[in-house]
Amino acid sequence: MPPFPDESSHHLKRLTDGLKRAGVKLTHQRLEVCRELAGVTDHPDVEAVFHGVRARVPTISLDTVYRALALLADLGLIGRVGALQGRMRFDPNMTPHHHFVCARCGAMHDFTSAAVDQIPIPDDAHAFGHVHAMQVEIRGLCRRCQFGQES
Amino acid sequence: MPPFPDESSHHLKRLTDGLKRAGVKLTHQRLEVCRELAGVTDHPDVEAVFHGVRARVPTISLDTVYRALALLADLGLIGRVGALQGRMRFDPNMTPHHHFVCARCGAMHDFTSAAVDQIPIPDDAHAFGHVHAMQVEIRGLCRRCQFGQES
DNA sequence: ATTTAATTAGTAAAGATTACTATCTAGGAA
DNA sequence: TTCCTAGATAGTAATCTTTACTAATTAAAT
Ligand SMILES: [Mn+2]
Ligand SMILES: [Mn+2]
Ligand SMILES: [Zn+2]
Ligand SMILES: [Zn+2]
Repeated sequence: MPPFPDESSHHLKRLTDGLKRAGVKLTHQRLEVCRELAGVTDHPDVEAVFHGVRARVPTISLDTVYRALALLADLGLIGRVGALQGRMRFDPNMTPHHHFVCARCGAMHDFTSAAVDQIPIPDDAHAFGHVHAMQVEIRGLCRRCQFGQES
Repeated sequence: MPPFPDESSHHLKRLTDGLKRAGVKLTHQRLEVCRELAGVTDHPDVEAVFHGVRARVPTISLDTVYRALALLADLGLIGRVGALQGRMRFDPNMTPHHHFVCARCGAMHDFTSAAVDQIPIPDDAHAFGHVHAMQVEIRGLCRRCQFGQES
């Protein structure tokens, strides 16, 4: 056991504790999905999580991954991130942060901004309903796409 | 001819001018898709545009609507808005604004905020690539969903 | 160990988007 | 105006993504 738990096991504990607290069964499959999420720093789609978990649990089904991710998202343990092209993606990072999204390839990068976080929620927004969170999305072209790479 | 062109025809002119400027054919189908977009203030998905246009052009195909919307979005004449559930949606409103999104039903409302628009783009973001625009997304529960309406 | 309700694997179904091709047409040239 | 043709469409098929179904399995409480 390391003197300090590493970042990954911190995240894993947060996820598994959340499942226990929700009173759902902590199955082998759900545990491995959590382990996968705890070990990534990007915004994986279902397919990516499925591939990662299947390396350790070869018999897991795609549907189970869909359900595990939906459960974690519904419990607020991971975030959903709106996809501009194709598949739904998830965000294991629940600390307040914002996104840079490439309009061409869909690459998504995290960044933080105290300046943004200090802005009060506009009054207009409260009129629409109960505000849960405010997030900035910056659209642009990532470095790879900026230079004519066809990949 | 009215003394001042109404809002809708302003939008329509912007869209059709954009298509002409791009050098593509201004077909009857594309014109009607533009007309539909110009007459709407929400964030329709492909199905919604298809239904609206089909009332006037009964033989238009769904694929044509998909292609027309993709073309308009690629030309920067309308916006794409990331869907949290299911279908891709489009935003005919290209003036700078922000969104309130209901996490439950997906309802999306526009709002403007001078305070938000004045924030400089964080330096971290520039490191990821060329920034095109910055937009705020507020997640929450709309009024309908706040009170236990099952619809 | 027994029990049971929740969960899963495997597959089917549904829903959304893209691809294909014969036909048609917008827009330029004659 | 008429003719021509590259580009666009209609109708449909194919692909991709997500959800639904059911018999078998299993976490976890007793
Ligand atoms: Mn993130
Ligand atoms: Mn909008
Ligand atoms: Zn990119
Ligand atoms: Zn709602």
